[in-house]
Parts: sequence; C-alpha cells; structure tokens
Amino acid sequence: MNAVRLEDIARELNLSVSTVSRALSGKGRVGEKTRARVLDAVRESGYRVNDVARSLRMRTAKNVGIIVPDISNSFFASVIKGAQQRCRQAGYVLIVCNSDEDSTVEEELLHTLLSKQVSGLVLASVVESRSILAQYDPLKAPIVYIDNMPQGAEGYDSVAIDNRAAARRLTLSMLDRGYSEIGMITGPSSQSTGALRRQGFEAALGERGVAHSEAWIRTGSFTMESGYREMREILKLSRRPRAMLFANNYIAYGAMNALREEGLSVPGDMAVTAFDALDLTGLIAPLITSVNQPAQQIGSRAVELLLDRMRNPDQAGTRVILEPGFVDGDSW
Amino acid sequence: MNAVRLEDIARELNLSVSTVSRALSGKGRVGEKTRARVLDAVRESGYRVNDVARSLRMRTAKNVGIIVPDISNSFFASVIKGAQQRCRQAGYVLIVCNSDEDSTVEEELLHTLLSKQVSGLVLASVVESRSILAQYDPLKAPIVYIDNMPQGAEGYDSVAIDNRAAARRLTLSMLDRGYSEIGMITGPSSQSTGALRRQGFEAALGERGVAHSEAWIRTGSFTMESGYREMREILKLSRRPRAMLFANNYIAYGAMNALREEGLSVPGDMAVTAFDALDLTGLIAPLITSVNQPAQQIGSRAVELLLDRMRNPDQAGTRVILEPGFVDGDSW
DNA sequence: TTGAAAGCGCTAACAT
DNA sequence: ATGTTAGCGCTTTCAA
Repeated sequence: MNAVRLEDIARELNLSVSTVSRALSGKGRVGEKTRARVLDAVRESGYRVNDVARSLRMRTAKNVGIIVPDISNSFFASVIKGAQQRCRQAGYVLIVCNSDEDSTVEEELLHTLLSKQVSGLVLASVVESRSILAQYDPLKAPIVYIDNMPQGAEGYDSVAIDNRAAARRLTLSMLDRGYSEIGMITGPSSQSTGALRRQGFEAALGERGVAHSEAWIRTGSFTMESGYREMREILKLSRRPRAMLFANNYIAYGAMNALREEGLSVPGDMAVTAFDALDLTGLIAPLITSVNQPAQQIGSRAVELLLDRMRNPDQAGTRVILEPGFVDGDSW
Repeated sequence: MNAVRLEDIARELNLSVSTVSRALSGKGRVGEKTRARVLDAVRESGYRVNDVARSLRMRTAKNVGIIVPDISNSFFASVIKGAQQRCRQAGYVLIVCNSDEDSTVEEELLHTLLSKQVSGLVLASVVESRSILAQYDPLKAPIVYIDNMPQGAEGYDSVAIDNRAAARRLTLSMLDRGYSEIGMITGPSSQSTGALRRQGFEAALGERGVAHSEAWIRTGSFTMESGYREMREILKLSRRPRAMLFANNYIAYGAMNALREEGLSVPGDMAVTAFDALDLTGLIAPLITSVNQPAQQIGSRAVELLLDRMRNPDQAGTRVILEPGFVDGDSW
C-alpha cells in the first residue's frame, strides 16, 4: 500500500531498520546527526508508518468503535462528532457503525469491531439485556455505554444524563406552571431512556399527589410515526390532558403534527414539553420547551472514559452523569 | 487483545495453524471431519480472527475512510449512514473523520487514514485545489470526491448531483411561476457547490433574458449566520427581489429567520426556494420548496465506486451524477 | 550509539 | 489432506 517502508529508508542511509525506527519514535538513544538524516529521508521519501504493522507488533490498534442505532439522528450525529474530536486529539481513529435499531446487527458489528482489535467501544446499545453482550467480556476492549443502559449493565462504565431526575424536574415545572392534567408519550420500556423518563414523570405526579390517568401515558417507540399515532390515540379520549411531555424529539415532532392536524394550538389548547427537541433551524414555532442531552459532550466524555479505562482496566463501573441543557420555549 | 489465536485452537486439535486457517477461510482443501472439528473448537473457544494480523499479511485492511466538514450536518450524517451501510455489506468498516472545514485538519486526517492503510477514501473536501492533495497520489488507496470538487479534481472519481443543472432548472421554474426579480445567496465561490449553483442560476436568468442585479446575488458561507447576514443586506436595498434561491439548508434557515424578523411573509412578500432544505420535523411552515441531494445514496455510491476502483485501479475518472429529489413546497 | 534477531497472528506457497 | 516455512512491516530486547 504505502510503498516506502522503514527498510527502504534504512538501506538508503546505510542504517538498520531498528535505528530508523528509534529515530522516528524518539524512544531509545539515537545520534543527533543520525536522527536528522532519518528525518530528512522520511520527509523526502514521503514515508508514512504502516499502522497495521505497528498495531500488530504493539498489540493495540489505537482505534475505537462506536455503534449507534441511527447515525442520521441528529443526537447521535452530535455524539459521534464529539467522540471523533476526542479520538483525534488522542491520536485515535473512530470506526462508526449503525445498528439500525437491530440487536442482531449490533452483535454482528460488535464482532467485526472486536476482530479489528478496537482499543475500546462506545455503545448506544439497543439490546435489552447486557447478558447478550456478556460473551464479549473476557476480551480486553473496554466498553462505555451511552444513552440506553441495557439491563444488567449497571456495573459498567457509562455516560448519560440522569433521565429520571430530568423528567421529574420537567414535570414539576409543568405542574408549577399550573398544568395538572399532563400526559406523556415515551419510548419502549425495554430501553432505559424510555423507562426512566416515564418513572421521573410519574414520580413527580406522585409527589404532588396528582392523580394521573393511565390512558394519558403511552409507550411507543422513539419515532415520529409513533409520536403521531400515540398522540392521536390520546386525542380520541373523551377527557384529554391539557399538557404533554414527549420523551424525545421524534416523538415530539410526530405528536406536534398530530396536534396541528387536529387544529389544536400550542400551548393554547395543549402545552408541550420534550426531551432533545432542539430546533436547529430556528423556524419551528412555537419553540418547544425542551430538556436536552449534551450530545457532543456525551461523545467526548465517553471516549475519555475509554482512554481512562485502557490505562486502568480494573476500575470499571464509573457512571458519568452529565447535566442536560434546558430551552425555555413558547410551547407551554 | 483476543487471547485465543489460531495457534491455540490448532494445538488443541493437534492440527497445524495452516489447516485451521484453511478450514476457516474455506479456501484450500480440508477434510470434512477436520473442518467440523475446527468449527466446533472455534465456536467453543470464542475465537475471533485478528484482523490486524490478517490485514498485514493480506496487505489490505478492508476499511474505508471518510472525511466530511461537519458530521452533525444532517446532509453529511446521511452520507455517512449510506456509506457505512454499503461498507458493512462488503465486509468493510468505515472510519469517520471531521475536518471542521479546516483544510489543515483535513490533510492531517488524510495522513492518519493513509497510515491506517485504508483501502479507499471518500472525501467531502474543503481544500480549494486538488494539488494540495496530489502528494498522496502515488499511494494506492483510491479516492472518491463527493459534494465539493476541488479545482483540478476533474479527472478523479466522484459522486454528486449536477449542481449547475439543478440550480438552472429550479430558477427556470421560479421564472415560470412568474417571479422575475430573483436573488440568490450562495456559498463560497471556492467550493464547486457554491460556484456551480450560482452558475446555474445565472444561466437560467441569462437564457430568459432577465436582467439581474448583482446586488441581489450574494456569496457567503454555507452557514445560518451567513444566510441571515446576507439576507439582511439584501433587504436593505431600496429595490428588493421578489424571490430568493438559497444554496443550502443552513443559508435558507438563516435567511428565513431574517425574513421573519422583518415581518415579511413567505411566499406573500418573498418567495423562497433552496437546496437541501429538507424538513425532518414536519413543523416548518411554510414548507420550503427545495431541490435535495440524495445524501444517503451519495454515500453508498461513493463506497461502491471505491470498491470498483480497488478491483480496477486504472479506470479512475468516473463521475457519477445522481438525480436530486424535489419537494414542491408552499414557499413559492 | 547502532545492529541483529525475534516475534506480533495471520495467510499462502510449497512440500509431504 | 495436512504440515512446514516464509514473510507482511514494525518494535523491542539483547549484543556489540
């Protein structure tokens, strides 16, 4: 691939490969003159180390893998951006994979990445239980979970916000603003994000002694279609909520479309809040009140944690909790 | 990393490494029984090939690199998604890099990726001229350009839409709808996307003999800030255009915000069309009439082209032109 | 300070 | 059908 090897420039300078290698790595004693000559020759020949060979020898490839359910989801795109940035700073490279929300694909990708000898893995996993992943444990590549925490992954490294607390606070704020009839559309209970946000919501209502109709709480998937569908279901009820909490951006968008179709005004007829409903365009009206995960930071911290763990393999189990952002919009 | 090696399972079965290797690869004759035994042992031991070693030996790493200006831009996120999908199908892995619109960073990343012995590269380059990249030519990793075509990259493989034709058609459509006073905000003339879209715009006006004021055509960058700023400049003019073409989504969003601030209605006071102004939320009103690059397809075709070129290194220079999509919105 | 040699884990002649 | 051997390009003891 890269035609010129260490051996080539060694021969050119009448040196041994090892000397050239040392001159480049900076480790080990090498004469000043020799080093200069080597550096020159390297520059001229356009030599570039073959990282595959180095990785084999060093038994570490300096790359990290990341698997997300959907790269084109702006949240994950930002996570990836943050992760890549941090990787680059550390001289690592980021291998990005899309599981398409399919745990079979996810496992296959995991397999591939481990074959590639990744130094570490960032997983926005869609598997329900970590036990499926357990077979990969003996391998020394550390794993950091983000976003969804599979059941049984509690003792593992992770980076996330406190979803339960965030949902609780948001709900309390809604109550404080005078909304007492609040509904929620959340994601699958098999995903911790879906489950915890619901828990926080219910906790807040419970604390304030607000009776909540089960019919106002719906569990779908984290998609626009689901948000739309579940919102319509709620709107069919004879007694409707006066406010809604949506567990992510897609659900919010779908639901808002349903509200619009019904001719309901926000917040006049229905107040709305959501998770991660960032408006990148500035054109969405009303601006949705939203608790937002610091996506890019999640990515960069995840990689940092990985780097940490590679130096300190024994200290797994760090749970990094990041503070979410808050946009006080016009939708409530 | 992966503790169990070919040698381990060879010893376990009293076979040679090569036999085990053959049993796994399927190439070369191996006894039926032996193969079965090997497969069993592999399954039980959790053996996973060390791809680094294989890559070194095979002199090909089965990975492709992609460098984009901004991963979190939804267009590039989709490109990456498409590229990754195609990679996975082919048993490749995608290394994703963010240049941050910085050509120095881009070069550095290029360097890193080539060290990693990538089989090929997809470049949404921000360098103005390909000559900067020319030093990497002798290396056998093929390159496919997408989005922006650097000066001098004409003879290279690429995947894109016909930006000039698309802008021309869109402009003609605007003229057909009766708008004759049309302005445009485009991206840097150093980027082919910015330049070609402007060319197409001007060509259409020229063909129809519509005089166009230079003041109505502004060149900024592909950002919301730029769109906002340039739109405000245009609105300051004593004689304003009646319609606008925005060269990408960000420019469009920024400009629309400027229009809104001025209290101008779209399309009542100002008709609007754009490139790539997809509305992923369904909440943007009015829906922007938009010519859209098939982002995911661009990614997958780019990887396909790369795969092609790896088999046929001599046939470089294929320009794949994809058809853009069209959303007939309410903004004109 | 420099060189010789071993070996990372794998594949592919070549030999048996 | 299976084993032996060499070698991919690099780093790293160990000698000189």
